[in-house]
Amino acid sequence: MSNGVNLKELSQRLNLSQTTVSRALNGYPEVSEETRRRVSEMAEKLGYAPNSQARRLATGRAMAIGHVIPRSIHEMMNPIFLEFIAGAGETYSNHGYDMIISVVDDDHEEDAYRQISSRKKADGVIIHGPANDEHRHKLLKELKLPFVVHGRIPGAESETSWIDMNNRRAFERATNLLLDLGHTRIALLNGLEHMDFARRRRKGFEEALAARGLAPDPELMRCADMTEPYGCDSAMEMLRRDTPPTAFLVSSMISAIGVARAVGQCGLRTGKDVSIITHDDALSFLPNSGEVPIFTCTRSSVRYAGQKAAELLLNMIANPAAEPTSLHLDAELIIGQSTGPAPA
Amino acid sequence: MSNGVNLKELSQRLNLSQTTVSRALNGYPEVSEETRRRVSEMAEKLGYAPNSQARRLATGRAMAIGHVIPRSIHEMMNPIFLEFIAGAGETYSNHGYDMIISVVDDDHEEDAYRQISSRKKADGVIIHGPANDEHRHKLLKELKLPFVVHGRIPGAESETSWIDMNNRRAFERATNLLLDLGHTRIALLNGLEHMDFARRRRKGFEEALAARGLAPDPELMRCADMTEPYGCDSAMEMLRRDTPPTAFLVSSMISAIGVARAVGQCGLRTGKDVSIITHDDALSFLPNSGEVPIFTCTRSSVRYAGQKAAELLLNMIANPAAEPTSLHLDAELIIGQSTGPAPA
DNA sequence: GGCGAAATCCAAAGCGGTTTGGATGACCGG
DNA sequence: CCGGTCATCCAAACCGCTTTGGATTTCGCC
Repeated sequence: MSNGVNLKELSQRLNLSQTTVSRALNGYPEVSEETRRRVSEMAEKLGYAPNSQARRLATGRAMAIGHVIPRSIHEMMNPIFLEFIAGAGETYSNHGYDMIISVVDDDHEEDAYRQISSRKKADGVIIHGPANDEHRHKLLKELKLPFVVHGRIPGAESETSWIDMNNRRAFERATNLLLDLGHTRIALLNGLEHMDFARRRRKGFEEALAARGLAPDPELMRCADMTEPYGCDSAMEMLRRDTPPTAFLVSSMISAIGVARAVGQCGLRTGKDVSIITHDDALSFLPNSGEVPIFTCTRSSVRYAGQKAAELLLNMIANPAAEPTSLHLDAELIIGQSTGPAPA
Repeated sequence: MSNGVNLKELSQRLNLSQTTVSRALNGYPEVSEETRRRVSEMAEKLGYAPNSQARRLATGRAMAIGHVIPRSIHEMMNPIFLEFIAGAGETYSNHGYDMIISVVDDDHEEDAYRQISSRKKADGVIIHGPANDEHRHKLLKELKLPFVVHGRIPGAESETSWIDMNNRRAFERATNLLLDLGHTRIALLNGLEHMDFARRRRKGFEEALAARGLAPDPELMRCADMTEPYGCDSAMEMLRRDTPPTAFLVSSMISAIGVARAVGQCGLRTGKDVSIITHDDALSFLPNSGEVPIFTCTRSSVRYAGQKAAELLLNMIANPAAEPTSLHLDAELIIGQSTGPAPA
């Protein structure tokens, strides 16, 4: 109950050595069941819990995973990042690991990793939002700091552990759905294309078009931070063209909401006059469920990805010799209210 | 450069004692400038950084702040929480503190705090989302774990340190604005009212009405998690009444976006037929700025609150004897496109 | 009865820092 | 020239745990 007992005191109360008490509590076999019971009871009674710093020092393991987020990335990935964190956090808790998050200036990102390594702050890290010209993995390998990538690093797929959604395929399927509905003027509101995921999505879009002999219209393709106004302003501008798009493929629910707003403001109806498909990360505060979801979407739970990424990383740490492993998740294509046949 | 040097090795390379090296690096006065320089140079050269576990053990300070988030709260406060964290994280980084986040099952929240205390995982914690019948602060006092509340604990305002926005006043002012514009049927889409902030907002709303001799219509008041569909569905249902509201006061941008969607779907125009005021936490992925913001709002940066909360907490830790201090922030009332005179 | 194996338990050495309580030597005024 | 003060630096204790390398006892079995 009352806190503040340490191992020494506890062992004295029990007339046992620290060794035995430690072993009893940590489940080692060389202690009798009777003793183990006595120890557990007394520990419970005195409210003993091992000081984590001391344990970490003694074992040499930090029992913590680091997430470093440069401000810019952070701003960009905001809600998705949180959801991922929530998933990863669950896994960490279940395995007795702590999650430590460092918010750093963009130009101090490398420092942050170096510190984690040299000061032994964490046993591993997760790389968020890999870019097209990614470099963090090289640093981490040099530092011998285990890591898992959320997303993929172009050109380093086989030498790194990662978890990613099949972005290309998701957007290919979404595009095909729109094509099947008769849409030919399809706009793409993508995330920032210096990010790997956005580039893949674009590729999926373009390939689907190409397969039907269509060329993407550069005027109808944008990329930016996935905010609500981005969706609204872009859509508004496009819908006012002489030959407006009849469908939008959007990279995020938030921007899709913006698109829907623009559609409304133009006096058009979503799902009738204009179709929208969005990617849905299954963010908990932006539910897109119900009998018929508001938005037709490609859906992949980023929280789940977080859980899995954490598992991957903890495995790597427990088993350093293992080969890199990866997880490729497929998004579901879910039909909602925001799509319909292209207007005649 | 290469990492892996410890204090002992470093001191041997320098022909100095560990004491002196430690003191040199930590800025103690009893070491000559010449020596300090030599030490710094060698430390830099060998890439020495003190093992944080060892340092923590020796100093008895965890150099970390804990944030425990039960899943339910987490889901509820999602994006706001992240923004707060981002702000706090900046402050922590600047002061050499780590931020550790524990995602726990709702019924393990107390355990989490006890562990932080008994295992000395953090030097302090932040309480998120205080409820009307709050109890966490009692536990923390018992554990002698310094804490700061984001929000206020009813009845414990003077005995705890907190940072809060003036929720009551913000919603009073917002309501007055609507009343001045001639609206009398005003709907309130509040957050969950078992939370302190929501209760205060409701109070502000009701007091403003009462001051003009108006009684709130229970049919036009709701509270729930602040999701987009919540806003849309509630507004849709209300707008279909015989005597629909002409204005909405909404607790979050996300729900306000839902309201706007409903307005559109009913063939009405936001800012003309129906007015909307929302509270705007200044979330980075939901910008509501521009020359004329989309939504008229009461705005208060939750990221800023996070920074300040962290500062408060670090001060408390540095100066344990100090009295509890608090910060009361006022929201700005900003006129955007979503409000106009009540229709005749 | 004696002997090796198995079962228990323990003293002490780390882990890598910080900090206390001097030691050493230089410098200075009387 | 000498005691006293400063300025520097150091050896060793300590933080609280884990873990190595025995020591001791118990026990089965020939």
